[in-house]
Amino acid sequence: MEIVLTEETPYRFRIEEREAMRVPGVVFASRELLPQAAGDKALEQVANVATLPGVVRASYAMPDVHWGYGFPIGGVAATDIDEGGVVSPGGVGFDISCGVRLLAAGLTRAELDPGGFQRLMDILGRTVPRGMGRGGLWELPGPDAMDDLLVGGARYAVEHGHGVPRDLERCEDSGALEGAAPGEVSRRAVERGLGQVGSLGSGNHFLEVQAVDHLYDPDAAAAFGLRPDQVCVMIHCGSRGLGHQVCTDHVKVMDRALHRYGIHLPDRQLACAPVDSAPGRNYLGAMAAAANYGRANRQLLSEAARRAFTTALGTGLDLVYDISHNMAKVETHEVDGRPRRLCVHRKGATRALPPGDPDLPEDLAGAGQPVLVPGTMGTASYVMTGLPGNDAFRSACHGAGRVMSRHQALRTVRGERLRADLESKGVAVRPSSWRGLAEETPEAYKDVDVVADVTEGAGLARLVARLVPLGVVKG
DNA sequence: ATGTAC
Repeated sequence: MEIVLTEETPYRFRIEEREAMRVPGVVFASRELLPQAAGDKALEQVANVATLPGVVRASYAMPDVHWGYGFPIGGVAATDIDEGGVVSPGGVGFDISCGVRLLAAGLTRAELDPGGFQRLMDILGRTVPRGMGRGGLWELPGPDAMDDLLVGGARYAVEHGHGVPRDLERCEDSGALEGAAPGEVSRRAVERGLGQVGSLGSGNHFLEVQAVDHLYDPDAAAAFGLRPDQVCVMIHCGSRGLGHQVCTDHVKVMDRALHRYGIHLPDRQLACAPVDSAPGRNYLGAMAAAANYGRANRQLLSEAARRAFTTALGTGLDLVYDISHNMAKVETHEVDGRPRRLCVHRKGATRALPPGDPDLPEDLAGAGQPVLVPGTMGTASYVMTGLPGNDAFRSACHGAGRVMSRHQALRTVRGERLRADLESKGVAVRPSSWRGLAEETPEAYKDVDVVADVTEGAGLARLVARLVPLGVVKG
């Protein structure tokens, strides 16, 4: 399908509804950020998503949108559950509950002496499990413990001594998404997950030591627990082999069941089933379980960071917030004048609740939900907050967004050279592999400063703080 | 993203 974009505002483009599309496509971006690489199918994917049964309002793309499996990464789409709306694993992604967690340390950058920082990076480099396969911080004894973790998420980790109760107040859904169905997670997925709780993985996943560089909104920042020049830790990781296996298993089931529900798709990667059907319910139960695995994973990694901070610097870390940016959630939104029960897919997009939303903890009610926007290696990251009037079902961007393939990135720079460049700019690097490092070169990504500005310009979220990297432990 | 392929 040829894609024709209409500029509605400098930050909002429209793909008119045609052929099999049931709703229009809406792309929040500046001209500069629109996917332009030859062969980039991201906008075609936005249009494809608009053909899904039960889809309402529009198929949305965030400013960091880029090509993904079936749905674009940076895509948001909601379906009406009571009108045959579907759920699609491709609308969540292979890395279910991939997300970001930000912790704030009890010291400022000025109080961080070089020797202490070196000790910190060395301990993190030694103790944070990362890379393909390999072990995790918490080897579970067996499938029964895993079932409990899949239901309890970060809460299960805290109950077993990995964290403090206050952490859960700053986790989306208090650390555990409801409706997890461990029975819908295959034996194979469980086996893959048993030894990986508390591990970064690879690709764009990382644990970064950062410092607050600028506050756009000191009041909101204070509510989040952020102050000028403060040292922070940002963790970006997901549900490892377990989430990947859950996606693989359920895509296969849905692909085979498409004809049973009379679903016709422009792309088989959009495999889906009605939310109100056995395959739909089973997937959502397995997805919630994998989401909880991802949250427990970030909880364990937070504890490793805390131990490193205590040992190296004698200070602790308070959780600012933990968000998932690969999830589907049942939410009620008003569409065409009436509240409707929707299945909101966010793939490479975060929820962005505005101030006063009932789902927010009391101490965040005035400031809104922290929206965590990691940049890429060596670049800034942003903390934003939700705004009222966000028609993309209260969603915002999730990061910089890739513009160059991994293969292409490898041709531009070698890992050894990239590390030397970053170290010379004052960013300590503890890589997992030279190749993995090179694939993550900042050149391969959109400019996160622009993505954050456009996200605000488009009215999706508002800037609160800018963070800059001091040291990165790379997955 | 992913024991980078059933």
